[in-house]
Amino acid sequence: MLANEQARGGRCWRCSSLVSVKEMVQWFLKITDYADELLDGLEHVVFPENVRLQQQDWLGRSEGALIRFPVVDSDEVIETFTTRPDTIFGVTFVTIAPENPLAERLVAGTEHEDAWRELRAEVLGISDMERGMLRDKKGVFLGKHAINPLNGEKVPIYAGNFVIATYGTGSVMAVPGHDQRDYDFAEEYGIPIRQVLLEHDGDVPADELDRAFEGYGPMVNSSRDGFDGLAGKDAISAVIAMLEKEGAGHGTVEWKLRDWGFSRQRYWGTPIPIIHCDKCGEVPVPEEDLPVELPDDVDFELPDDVDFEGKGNPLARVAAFLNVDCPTCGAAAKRETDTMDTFVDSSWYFMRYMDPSNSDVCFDADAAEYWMNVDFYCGGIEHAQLHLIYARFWTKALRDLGLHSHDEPFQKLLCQGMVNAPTPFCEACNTTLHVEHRETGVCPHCGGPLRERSAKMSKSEGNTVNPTPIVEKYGADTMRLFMLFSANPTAGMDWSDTAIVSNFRQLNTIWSLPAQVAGWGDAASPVDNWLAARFRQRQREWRAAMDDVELRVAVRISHYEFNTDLQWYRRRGGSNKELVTGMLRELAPMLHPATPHIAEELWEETGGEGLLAAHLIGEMGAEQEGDASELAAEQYLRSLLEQARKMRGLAARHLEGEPREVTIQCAESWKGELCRMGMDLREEDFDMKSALKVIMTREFAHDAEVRKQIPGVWKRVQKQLFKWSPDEKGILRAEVDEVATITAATDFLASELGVDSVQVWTAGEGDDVGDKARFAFPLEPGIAYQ
RNA sequence: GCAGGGAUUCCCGAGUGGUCAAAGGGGGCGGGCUCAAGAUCCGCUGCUCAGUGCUUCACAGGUUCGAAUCCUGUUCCCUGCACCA
Repeated sequence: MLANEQARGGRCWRCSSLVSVKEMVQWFLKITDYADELLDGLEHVVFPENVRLQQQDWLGRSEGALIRFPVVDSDEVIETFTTRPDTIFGVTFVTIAPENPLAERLVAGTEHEDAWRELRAEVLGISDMERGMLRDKKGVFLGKHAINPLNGEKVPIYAGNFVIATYGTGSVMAVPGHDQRDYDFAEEYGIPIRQVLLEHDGDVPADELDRAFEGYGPMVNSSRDGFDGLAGKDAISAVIAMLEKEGAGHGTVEWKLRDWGFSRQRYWGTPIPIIHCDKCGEVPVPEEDLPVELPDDVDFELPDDVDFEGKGNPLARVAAFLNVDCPTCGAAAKRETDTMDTFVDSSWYFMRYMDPSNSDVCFDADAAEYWMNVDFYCGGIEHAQLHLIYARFWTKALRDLGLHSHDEPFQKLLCQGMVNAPTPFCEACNTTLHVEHRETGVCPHCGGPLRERSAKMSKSEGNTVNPTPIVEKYGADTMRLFMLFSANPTAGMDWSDTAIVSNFRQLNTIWSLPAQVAGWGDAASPVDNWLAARFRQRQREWRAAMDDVELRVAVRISHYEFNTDLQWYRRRGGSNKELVTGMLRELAPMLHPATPHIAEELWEETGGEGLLAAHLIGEMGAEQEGDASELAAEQYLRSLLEQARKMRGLAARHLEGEPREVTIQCAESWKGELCRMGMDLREEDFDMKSALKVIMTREFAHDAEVRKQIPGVWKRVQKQLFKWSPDEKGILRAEVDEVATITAATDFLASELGVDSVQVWTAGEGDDVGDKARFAFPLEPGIAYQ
């Protein structure tokens, strides 16, 4: 026994066995009573859009009308549900599900009885799911006619294999002019097709239609006054009003959601607390006897004479469990042996967590009041239509029983992506199979060939990766880091562990940091301030990423970026043992969520007190005075180095031998001023075209030589306005002294660029080496090699 | 069929209008260290070039001063629902 949600492609979502249709007496939960609330509640929770859509889809609310078609020469009435009452004048036949009991009553005694029986047998032999896959529309005339209640017209009644008995009323009014499915059917059986809606205002109704028009348009050809010309909602409500006035129907709402059939014929489930008494019927187990516990002396071996098929519940063979006295009359009675779907248990476990050791009640109302609802819930997208609907329903039901006062169980939902791995797949059955079928390479259901396909890792398919060997080889921290670094939480991934070694190396590097630093000196150096500012920046970034559950980004910052920064610090001559040791101690809490073991070690090694896991992470990395300019200057140097290196490669081709000297000419101050003017003007949305006039009035423009260059430079500035990064704009705003910055780092630059000396001045203040002064632009000095 | 999500430089993958020739990782190539290997560090990895250039983000159009990013159409892939009246 499965709920509708638990069948996929005509097979059990767990074990892939074929679903077949059987009549059974079952217990249902009336989840449909909560349909409205389940839909409306989606507005009040923070769910990913696709989950919201999937739930909406599953609930499947449709507004429409119930319309009654009396059967000619009979007391029978066919009730139909439609979302398109505006097409009622186009009804040319009525279709009902073959297994609808009404069909049998109608066809009885007519010549069409045999044909109907055949169709019904065909439909019953397959599940709803497979029925959905049928493309052929088949129907049988039932030998009777129905009367269109609004115009009195007689239309034939058919049984159709595409009508679902359990949706709506199991009967459909067919409008071939405006429903493609009805159109196909009408074509097949030679039924008239009538146009009763125009596609566009003013169209002339066609004599023949080559397809159904399913949109909303003005009514036409109505057989009663007052309807032609009405369109969409107006048309629908006018028809409904008329139906209600004449007692032929009414406006109503249908749902796709069905009641939750939660009986399972299995041992493993919560017993349904009902006792069957011959005299009193179904009697609930008295509250003081709850919960009904499963017997633990169950014989799971089937007796030889029991056929396995259909006799799956071993509970039915435990006499001590089965035989009880009726709580009402005391007569001998039988206990219900069906158990609840295990989704019942997952529907409220989080509430039990709030009061786990309570032995009197499932949970204390005060505890639930205090803790509920769950602030942040993380689960797979596959639960969108199962667990997440059941749990929402259960929460509302418990609320109505007075156990707590919350409407929704989960406030914010994050769906992590699924990790996929190759799995055997049968194309013919459209089913993924357990990896054990790889050996035979043959589908156990149809015997067809299997191919491989990427599918979500799951126990049922066995395509899982056992972490133990990886943990043994690289450690649990590596495993954790690898998984976090592989993909962001909401993205899925195909499993591949080729990159795991690089994560292992990275952890080794982090591991070795304290020992490395221990060999450094105590001397402070000019880059110390930069590293400190950089670290604070990283802390802020990390914190923001964690708050947004951007775990991959967070891990990159904590486990990778810091090391990258440290390497730059070393290249720039930094070697302050005390500074960096303190920083490592601050890094440890950032490492902890992903790689707790190594974080604890680092914490202890760098003088942290107690267990790091016991510390709360507070605010971190508050920006300090001067951080921005510190970062700006260093970034300038970094990009300068990149430019200079690029230039060096080009220069080497033109020089005989390796370059020995580099001359850097920084932009004149007026160019910087021009840049700042450009930024100002842009922020003010000033018209750039007339800006040149304003510029020419500035003091620096009085110099004739400068004046000549201004138009060209201004053009460049305008282009750069869009290209500068916020950091670069910051450097320009801060009026970072390029010459001073470079001068302070000439030794560093010389060694990085492999030259003997670095000379630097503002263009115009020294020789124009290599005619490069003309290239000098703020942030991009002229560079010449000799 | 309907709904949702995709297609990025050798590979994985980030990237929602200028910060982009495009993060990060992998791989490859070169260099430092080393007797050597591993580890590690540095550089290169679209084309052109003593520099402000060119051509790229599935394909074809469009909007914009400016598009990987927005719009339209096309192709292909994935996921969910599947004759819901």
